[in-house]
Amino acid sequence: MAPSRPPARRIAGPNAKNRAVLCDAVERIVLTEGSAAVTSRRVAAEAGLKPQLVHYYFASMDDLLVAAFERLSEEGLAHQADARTRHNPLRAMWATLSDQRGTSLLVEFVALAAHRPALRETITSQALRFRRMLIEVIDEAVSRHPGRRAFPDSEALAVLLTGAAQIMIMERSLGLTVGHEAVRASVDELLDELEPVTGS
Amino acid sequence: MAPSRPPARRIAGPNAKNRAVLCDAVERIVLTEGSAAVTSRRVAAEAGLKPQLVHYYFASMDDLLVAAFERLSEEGLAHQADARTRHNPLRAMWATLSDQRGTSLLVEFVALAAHRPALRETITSQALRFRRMLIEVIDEAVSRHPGRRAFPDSEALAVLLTGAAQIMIMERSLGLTVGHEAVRASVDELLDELEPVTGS
DNA sequence: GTCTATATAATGATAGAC
DNA sequence: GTCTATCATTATATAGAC
Repeated sequence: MAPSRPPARRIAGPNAKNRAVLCDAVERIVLTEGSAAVTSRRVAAEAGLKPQLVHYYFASMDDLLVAAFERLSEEGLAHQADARTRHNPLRAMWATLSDQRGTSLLVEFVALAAHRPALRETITSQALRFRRMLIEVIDEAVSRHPGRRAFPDSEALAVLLTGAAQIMIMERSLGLTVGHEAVRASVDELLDELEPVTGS
Repeated sequence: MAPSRPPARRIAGPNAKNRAVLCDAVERIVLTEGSAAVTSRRVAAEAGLKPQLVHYYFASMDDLLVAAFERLSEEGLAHQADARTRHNPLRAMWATLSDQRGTSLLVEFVALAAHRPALRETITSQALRFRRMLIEVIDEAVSRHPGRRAFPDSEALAVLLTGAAQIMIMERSLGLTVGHEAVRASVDELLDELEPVTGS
């Protein structure tokens, strides 16, 4: 009944602490050198381990990448859940979207996913979850502020905000920032209206 | 006086037609398999050439990638110049931004640039040029339509439109389309106002 | 349970033959 | 001017020693 896959090489247990060490290393490399730089040797070096150990802790590079992304997903979920409990959930969500680290990692993992089907499903479901939550938060903010002016559709707004944050982060890494300040100002204006700061 | 770099291997002249064939191959691979799949052997196979020939036509993979991107840039520039001559330049620019092929290629080359400094400069200057032109086109459209309603800042709008188009294309490749239709509707509305269709 | 020695294949590149 | 034979290096992965 059990898949009984035959001789199969031995792999560390799921809680071995070097698994986390290797995931850390992946994150650092992805952020500093881009996803293309994530090779078994490079990861091992970054983690201070011998190259072969990568394959002891993870059966394949695919496994390592998926594990690293899943860990990120969990952090992201926790972060979102926290954001919703704040008194200014929309601003908190915008802050999350604007987080250089998280967004850069996401974009890089998306790039990896082009060649690693195993990653695609995880990424898509995580992104979908975030999108849905953002739409809800926007809806709630809009409904709390009955029509002082017409706001764009919530779904559209969610995509727009996500896209704006993402492109600004990508472009900044290239040294291109034309228009970014203006976007931040526009978004701040929108937030001031949708989720006014209650003067202390 | 001339740099006299010493023995240096011999390379094909700049107009050898296989150079174009190889650039074509790069584009196809980037689009179908992602930038990480662009290896010398893979490119050669796609071009129907022997692996070693890649290094006859281009001194290094870096050179090949830069050449491929520069060719794309020139196409892009021609396309933009054309767009500006239309009676509806803003719509034409939005169509360019929404072009799956061009945007996918750009995003993939940006990913490559993380590890290939030679690419970064080319990409940044091209993106900057496009940004500036888009801002101009928006400014012109706005000035032609004196204040029927307040429009967002032109620079902000340029970033927003670029980001929206880009994220929708990236997400579609993952199978995520929540909110996309709403964005298109919003943009269409904006375009109808800024650049009304003159009923034939 | 942890790690090392080793295999196999792929990669970018070069020197030199036609 | 065009292409081939070949290389050094790095990639991922495995079998088996401690």
